[in-house]
Amino acid sequence: MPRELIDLLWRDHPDAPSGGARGPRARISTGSVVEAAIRLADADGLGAVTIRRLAADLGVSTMSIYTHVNTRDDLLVLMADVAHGSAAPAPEGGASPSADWREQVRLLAEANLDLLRRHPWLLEIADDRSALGPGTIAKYDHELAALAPLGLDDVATDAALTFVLDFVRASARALRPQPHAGELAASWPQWGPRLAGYLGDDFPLAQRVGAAAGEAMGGVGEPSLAWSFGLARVLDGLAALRP
Amino acid sequence: MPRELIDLLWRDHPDAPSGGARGPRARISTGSVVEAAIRLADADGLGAVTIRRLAADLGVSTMSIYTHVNTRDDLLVLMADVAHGSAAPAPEGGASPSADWREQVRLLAEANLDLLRRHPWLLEIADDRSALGPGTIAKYDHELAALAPLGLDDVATDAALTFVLDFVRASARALRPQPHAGELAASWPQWGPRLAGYLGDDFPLAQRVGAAAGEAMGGVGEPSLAWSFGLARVLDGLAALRP
DNA sequence: ACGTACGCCGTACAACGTACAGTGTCATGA
DNA sequence: TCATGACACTGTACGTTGTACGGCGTACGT
Repeated sequence: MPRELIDLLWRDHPDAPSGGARGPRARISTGSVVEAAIRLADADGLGAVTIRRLAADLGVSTMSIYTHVNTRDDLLVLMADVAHGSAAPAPEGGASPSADWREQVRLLAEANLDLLRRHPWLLEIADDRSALGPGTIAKYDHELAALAPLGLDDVATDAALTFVLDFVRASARALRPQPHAGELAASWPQWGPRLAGYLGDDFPLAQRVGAAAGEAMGGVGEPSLAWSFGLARVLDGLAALRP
Repeated sequence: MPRELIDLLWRDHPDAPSGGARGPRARISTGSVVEAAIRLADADGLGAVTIRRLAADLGVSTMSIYTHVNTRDDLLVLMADVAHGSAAPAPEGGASPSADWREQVRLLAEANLDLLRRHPWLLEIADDRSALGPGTIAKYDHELAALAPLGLDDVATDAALTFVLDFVRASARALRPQPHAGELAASWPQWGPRLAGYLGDDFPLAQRVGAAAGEAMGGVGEPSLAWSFGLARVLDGLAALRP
């Protein structure tokens, strides 16, 4: 059994236990396992992140993975923390701290949307233990700083941050390609008319609005109307807190 | 192979294909499979919804399930649609249509939070094919009606609805017990101090706000400050659309 | 009465996470 | 210098999952 999750999360910290120097030199490390897992998830989805597949990619036997990671669930936490740490920490300090809070929040939202588009598998990881890792904490820290111009107290600032991030998360979820989209598209020629038959004249409101919304989605290629609409709502909602 | 998903979703509709009357009488039905699956998921989580377990609960052999449902993924879609259909359609028509849109939206949000608390497994179902089912469409229809007093056009009404529902979904997700909460609590006595050691004096903002937010959470038992905060933000955000 | 459509079932396979019992290698204390 | 034992790595094996396939018996339509 390797070290505990908390120490694996902080494996790059000078105080982290490094394990004795005895025995053969390790051919792989926790870090390399996590990196390989992220590459795999980026390419083929989280479902492709298999202990066996990981081991094959790293050129070791299946069970060797467990020398560097306790459990698949722990691995997911490590992956999430690394991804969080890779989110650009906002180029602040030098040029433009931009006291305009609306712009700050918009940038924060866009940075997070970008992160979730680069690593869609983050949406599938429910485990909150990554909140203990350095990447996640650093992200939390500089995002709180971005909300500082709002002038809220600590508890409200935290609530505002989760409010914004939850919106981004939901938007990213809607944007990502659905798992069974292909099959649905394939059988739509038959299903569409059949559905129309079932619906008949029921739910006129849903039929009209659904059609309009569907058409707006498949439009000129606007990435998502829901994004701009929702972001404007978020900003206006936060604006109501200002004096 | 049974009927297609679209027909299974609408299995209670008079026009739905019912299958020939030949052969032995069916001992179970698609409906009973879905009901049993929902009972199972409510009791033991979506992970407990196993084809074998389902078959055992219904007193048939494992493979008989596939006579009534194409695939486990399809079953999840059917479950979601039934759950959506069970959401109370808002006691409208008689007494108080309540032209106050804020109250309407609040009721809509609370009804959805209630739904997700009764069936937390809905949060784990990503498949959007349930949007083709009668329960989901009925829910969509009467929720659109609840947003009518906002006076928006069709596309904006749809966007507003997904905005509200996404907020509720994220809140429900935060409220539900985390999968590894037990283990975390168990090892916290060791992990807490070690984390403090790693953090040192870094991330002072995150440490201060995190502590404050954590304390506010574990407070008098307020179900969630994030809920009331977020709901107020949602309402204020929508209010900005009004003339 | 017969044929056949259809519900049900047993077996089997591939893939998964991971427990367990090694095997070999190296820094270290004697 | 040598023996100790910590440690990376590995092969086998178990239990669990979804589901493909083929067979069996029932009961309706002819």
